[in-house]
Formats: sequence, C-alpha cells, structure tokens
Amino acid sequence: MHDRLLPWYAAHRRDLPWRAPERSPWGVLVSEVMLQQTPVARVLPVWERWMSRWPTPSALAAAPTGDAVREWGRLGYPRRALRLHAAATAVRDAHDGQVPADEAVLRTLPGVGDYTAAAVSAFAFGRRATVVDTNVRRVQARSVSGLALPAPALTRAETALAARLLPEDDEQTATWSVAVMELGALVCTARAPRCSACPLADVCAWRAAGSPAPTGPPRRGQRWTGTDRQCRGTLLQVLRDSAGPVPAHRLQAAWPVPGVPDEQGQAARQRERCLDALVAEGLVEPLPGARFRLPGT
DNA sequence: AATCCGTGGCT
DNA sequence: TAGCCAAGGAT
Repeated sequence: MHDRLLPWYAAHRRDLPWRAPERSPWGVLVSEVMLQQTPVARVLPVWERWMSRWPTPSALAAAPTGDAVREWGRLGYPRRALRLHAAATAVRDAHDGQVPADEAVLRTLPGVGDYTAAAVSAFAFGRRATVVDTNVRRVQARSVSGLALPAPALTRAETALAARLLPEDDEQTATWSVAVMELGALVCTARAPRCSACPLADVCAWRAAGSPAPTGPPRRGQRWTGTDRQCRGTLLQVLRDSAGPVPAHRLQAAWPVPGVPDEQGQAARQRERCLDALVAEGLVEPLPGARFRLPGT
C-alpha cells in the first residue's frame, strides 16, 4: 500500500496552512482541535485569524476565555474553545510555554484525546504515533477489511491494524498517517467514494468483494430542532454577536425560535436550564442586574 | 457503553 | 428534502 499511497499524497495533497513548513506546534494543535468534527473549509478562516491574534499558547492564555469563545465563531462545539484556552494555560504554566511533543503528555491537556495527542505528536514533531481518526478507520475498513463502513465505535483491532500499517521507517510514519487521512477526506469518502480515482482501488478488499452495502444497524441520526443543543447554540449566538452585556430579556426573546413548539412554557424552562448549564460550564458569565456576557469580555 | 455537545454544506 | 456527516472528547 505504501508505494501507492505516498506518491498519491505527494501529488494530490491540499496545501493547508497547518501543513506549511513554517507552522508551529501550536498551530498544529489549534488546527487539530478545530478540526474535531468540523470540515476543513470552515476551519480555514478561523484558524488564520486565531493564529494571527494568538501566535503562541501564552498569548491565548493571557486573553479572557470569552475572547476565545467569540473568535471561535460558528465552528460549533464551543466548549472546544474553552478547552483550547485551558490547554494553552497548561502549556504556559506546566510546560514552559512549549507545546509538548510526547503523546502521553499531550494527552493530559484539556480537549486532547487519543486522536489529537497522536496527531500533534506526529504532525508537529514527526514522532512515530498511531493516528486513528474517522478517515483512517474508513480507509482501513474498506481497503483491508472489506467493509463498507467501520464499526460504530473504535475497536482495539482497528488501532492495532493502524499500528501495523505504519511504515517501518520512523521518518515516514507521519506522512503516511496524513496521507491515509487525506485519501479518506478526498477519495475514500463516507457517502460516494471516488474509487476510480483511488490509488488503492486494485488492492481494495471492499471493491474485490463487490462493494457490498453497509451491514449492521443504521446510525441513528441526531435530532436538532428543539434540542438543548439548538437552544444552547441560539443563546450563545446572541452573546457572541453582542458587544457588551446582554439583558435577560434579550435571551428570552431568542428562545424558543420559530418552528420550535412551546407547550405549557416548556421552552422557557429549557432556556433557563440551558443557560444555567452554559454558566456552569464557563461559557457564559452572569452579571448583576440579570445580564449575561461571554466570560471576561 | 451510550449519550451529549454545534453548525452548515451536501445529496 | 431531510438526513447524513465532518481530522473527537468528556462523562
């Protein structure tokens, strides 16, 4: 596989700023956190502004958390902004301001799980690490295991397979991992894979089996309308888009939104519950006089 | 282990 | 059009 995929990657790789030679480990960490469950196209402009404003972990750590939440914009999952700020603070206070290279140390940072720790160690420092994301899982499931899609949750076997597929040469492992991910992102996609453009097509176990349809239970979709997630997003958007403190009545006016049913005032209770949770999580700061704002802004 | 946590483009 | 899903993490 290596002699097929590595040349393909060299020819087709996207020139993303966090892959540029001059990017810092901090830039790589920021990109990996932003890319969690979020498409590249939406991350690009936010990453550029973020790195321009906060070129180092210490720079971010010196800013109010609310500034990070606002700069996060509409990337989604705004707790990631909070965790990235916390990670920057930990880097400043416990690691002399330098993003650590060791996977196990990275793993201790807020918002950094198994995937992100391996990715930063590999992509920012060139270390040997087993990087397993949804792209890697899908490419392996198809090309090696002959399955249309990977299992719902990451298995030990998948991690073991990813480790076994890494090139022996330590110098090549990071490039290999990003190449597998790039293939999953551009060719071996979840919905409509472009097998005719795939460098692995003639060795792919899934194709050899006749490209069978997915087996197992269909993924249950995430509801959205009327959920706490929609409510939280709506409340936070009001605060993001406001320069100063927001009176409670403006939040009350924002929820429920048109299209969301409000039986017996349940939407009002939901709004208060979500607002309380946002405050408890540190995404919103309550002020005297029934006003609210992004923390420290 | 299952669920929660945003957002918006794509088919 | 309404799901589907995108470089996961925390609990």
